[in-house]
Amino acid sequence: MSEISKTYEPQAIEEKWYADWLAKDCFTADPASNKEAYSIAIPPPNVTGVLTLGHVLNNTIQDILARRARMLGKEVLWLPGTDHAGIATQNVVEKSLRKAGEMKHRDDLGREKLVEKIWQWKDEYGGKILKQLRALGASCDWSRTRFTMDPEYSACVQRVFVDLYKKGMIYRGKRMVNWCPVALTALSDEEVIMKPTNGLLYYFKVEVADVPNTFLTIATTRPETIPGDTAIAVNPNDVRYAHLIGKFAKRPLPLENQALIPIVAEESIDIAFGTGVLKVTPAHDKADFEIGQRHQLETIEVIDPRGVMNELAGADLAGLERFEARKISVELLSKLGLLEKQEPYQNNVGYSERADVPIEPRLSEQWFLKYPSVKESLAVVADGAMKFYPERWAKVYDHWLGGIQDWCISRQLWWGHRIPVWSGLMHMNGSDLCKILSGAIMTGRLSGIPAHVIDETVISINDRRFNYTATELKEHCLASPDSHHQIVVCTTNEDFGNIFYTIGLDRDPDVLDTWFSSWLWPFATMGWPDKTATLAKFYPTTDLVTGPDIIFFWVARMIMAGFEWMGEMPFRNVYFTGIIRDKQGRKMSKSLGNSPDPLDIIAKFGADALRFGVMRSAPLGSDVMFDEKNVELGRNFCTKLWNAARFRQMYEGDTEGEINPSLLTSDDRWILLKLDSAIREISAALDEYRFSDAAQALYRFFWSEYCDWYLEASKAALGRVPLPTEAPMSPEEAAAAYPLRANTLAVIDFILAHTLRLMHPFMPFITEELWQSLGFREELPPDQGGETIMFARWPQPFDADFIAHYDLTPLENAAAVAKYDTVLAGRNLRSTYNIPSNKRVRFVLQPNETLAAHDAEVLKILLNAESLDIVSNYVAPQGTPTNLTPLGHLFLPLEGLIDVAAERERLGKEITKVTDELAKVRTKLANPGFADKVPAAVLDEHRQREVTWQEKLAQLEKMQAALG
RNA sequence: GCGCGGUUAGCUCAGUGGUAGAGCACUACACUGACACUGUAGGGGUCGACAGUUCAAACCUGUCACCGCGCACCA
Repeated sequence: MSEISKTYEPQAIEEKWYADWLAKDCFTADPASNKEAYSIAIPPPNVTGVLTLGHVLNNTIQDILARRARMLGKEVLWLPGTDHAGIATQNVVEKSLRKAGEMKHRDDLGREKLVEKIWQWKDEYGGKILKQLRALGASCDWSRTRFTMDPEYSACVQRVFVDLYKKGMIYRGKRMVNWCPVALTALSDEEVIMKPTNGLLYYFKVEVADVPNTFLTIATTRPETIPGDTAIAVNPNDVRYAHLIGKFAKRPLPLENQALIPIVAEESIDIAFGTGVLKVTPAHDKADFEIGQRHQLETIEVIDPRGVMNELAGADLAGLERFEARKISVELLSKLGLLEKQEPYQNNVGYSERADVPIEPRLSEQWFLKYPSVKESLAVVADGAMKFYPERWAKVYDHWLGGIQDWCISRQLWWGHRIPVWSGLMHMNGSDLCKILSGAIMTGRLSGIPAHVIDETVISINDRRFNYTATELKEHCLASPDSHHQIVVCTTNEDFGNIFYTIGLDRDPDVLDTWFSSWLWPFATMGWPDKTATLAKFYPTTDLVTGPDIIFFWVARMIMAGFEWMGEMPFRNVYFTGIIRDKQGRKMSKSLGNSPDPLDIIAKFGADALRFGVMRSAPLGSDVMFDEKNVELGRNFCTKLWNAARFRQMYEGDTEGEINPSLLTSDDRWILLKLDSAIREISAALDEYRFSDAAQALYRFFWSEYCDWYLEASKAALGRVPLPTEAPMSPEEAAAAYPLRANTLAVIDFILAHTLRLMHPFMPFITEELWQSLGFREELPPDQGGETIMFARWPQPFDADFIAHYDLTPLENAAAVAKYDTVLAGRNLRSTYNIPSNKRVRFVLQPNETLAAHDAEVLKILLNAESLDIVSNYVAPQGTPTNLTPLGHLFLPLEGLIDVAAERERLGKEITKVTDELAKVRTKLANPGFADKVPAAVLDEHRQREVTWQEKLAQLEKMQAALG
């Protein structure tokens, strides 16, 4: 036991204990342990990221889960790491390079140099966020920190690509994709955000050829794409236009090429929308592309990848940015006299998630993936083998998974896992071939390989199981001369497996979508594809804690990957956090400046305060309104705990040992029973991921029950400690003066030792500090709290033996409750009569039954009474304020200060209240059918209630009459 | 358009049929020996609206309104 300082200074103890935990290797997971496994793979933050309140929420939850699992005796792996986050990271580094004047455009550096720069940047600044997590107290196994572009991890990504390719699930194709004109890359459907956008709907007419004076009016939001129109579509059931199907109309733009385009029949046209006539631009609209396919329409691309009009858009538009071109094309239509009108119109436009500009649907050659293991992934959630918290996300998951389209996995970026596909003609000798081919996918035609080389070379195709000689390979290729034919080639040499070389052939320039690597996170971080001890012990992971915003991006895909390569779900439970908002309910954002730096908050209030404050206000399933007030509350709670520990330390002696049942007071029994309830409540809440409920229960138990009632009551048993100016008492003297003191200290120690454990997952630092300084570790085995509270056993509800031994019956509980109710009644009197709370006054109790001396002393202390006289035949002066309490009549004699009018008013108020309640319960009882239909217990309870109110009313009326 | 949440005290939220709750904020009193980052007491709600079921509805059912989110989408 060491002395607890007067004030709680979180900064010093936080650093000290984190270092201590590291030194003691507390976070390192041992796969050889025979303890039950508990594991979490951290949602890897962006390697360029810095800690936000979102991370605080997410990682505090994970830390609570991990720390509690350790205390429950489990072997815990919380695996940390970072994500390379392709687009985001490349953007960040490019921006900093431009700022530093090192380049204007990425092409100035070139691919190799830029990627090198990003690596340098990553080495220098990356992973900062992991260091920040330490300030929060995160108990991650840092020895296993992973990065999604670690060589081993990259090998996993490549292996998975090859595997899917071989299964026929990855293919290359020229398709309509979501193109980001800023990032200059294709995006997946999930990276497109639909936003209601205010624009204009333009109505213009086109002339139908060969039908004199016939025009069709078309409504469009994108007139700039008119030069790319290759048809006009109408619904064949539309009587207005059916006769025109098969004829041609004159496309107004570009002016120099007003081509005739066919009028085609399309059932999908909504007759009621606009004019019922649709312009078809197969090159720049997904739906139009499909129409184009059905009618074999020409595809004319008029917008380039940057979103700038090209020559095919015509001289008037070429070189203009797409929105500028929209204005000009409207002017052109107007000049031609073809523009009928334009009206304000709101429609949903797809925006690039990253760049926040409208997506340009664009035809391009990309790699696509047919999602694997969809059936298993649906089933595992549907049948409850994997649980979502809150459960409602299961429906969202189900819905998405039920309607997914192939995933566009290629990105036109430089930072990321490069697609392991080489293509071209091969001209090289056998040994180079062997090197080049390992783990790669070859596309293109194999030819020109000198025969003598081939014959000497053994190449395997379709994994290592099938070894073909090069001759066979040649035959295989010649049998499929299609230039798009694709084969998979691996080396037979195990050493070359999945290591790739880039010499000789043209490698696909694209990289893979970041999520194509993140979806392997739960097992690729554990050494897959090797059958490691870590995987065997810790896969599947137990819990995943993440935001619902990445349920499709990450969660669903991880589940599919888990089934596809591990044959099993990647985690058993998924906890979806809410989104952190400011107190006005707005999302945290840099531009709003409403996003405080968690490290500043930690510096100001301490990590434990931040953790507790956030968790207390983060109910399962709803967003978190962040308010610094909550952190203040957490800080206050820490201070309260600190001071309660100091109070314990005022009294001499270490832990007092076993509690003696024969010396227990009703207060002792009451707080022990409250502790038992708290243990049950907190454990149940944590089992169900109701963190805020657990935090509130902790707060209530410790503050409202332990400090406000028990500690105050315990002062009766503990007595006072001599002031420094007074002569100190010897232990013998103290024991004689306060015979209950030692036992009360034992109860206090019992409560504190349990409370610190219950608090530890939420507030690791302060609980460790107090665990140590109060000496609770001293008699415990090293692995059960003797070294650190981290491994102290999680409190269990009291068992039958314990309850019997200490006679913890609800009856005993009632005795304390009666006492406290009496105190409340007395304090109420005191405040009603404006007695200053520091003024010691005399109370008189006319008791129902004999009151034990100790209980009388407790009452006296809690009432801050000068004296509490127990007088069974007390005759109060007329008008003496009194309250009916469970222990009898409590009087507050005011000796000449009696304010009869005030007392009458107070009683009047009371009587009104009681009369109301009595009327309520009588109405219910008088209700015909109530007595017949209601369960007996409820009926009894109501009758009892009626009697109680009635008695109370009679008493009050008597008291009022006594006032005269 | 389809689906999912939500609507309870000034604020943030508990409360799955039987006497409406917590924290914060507010008011009053008190710097008493663990704690003013405190203690004590108090005020404050026709539980979004309407209808139904029931002896009894914040709670169950239906309809509607408003807020938030997801999916789809008509140019």
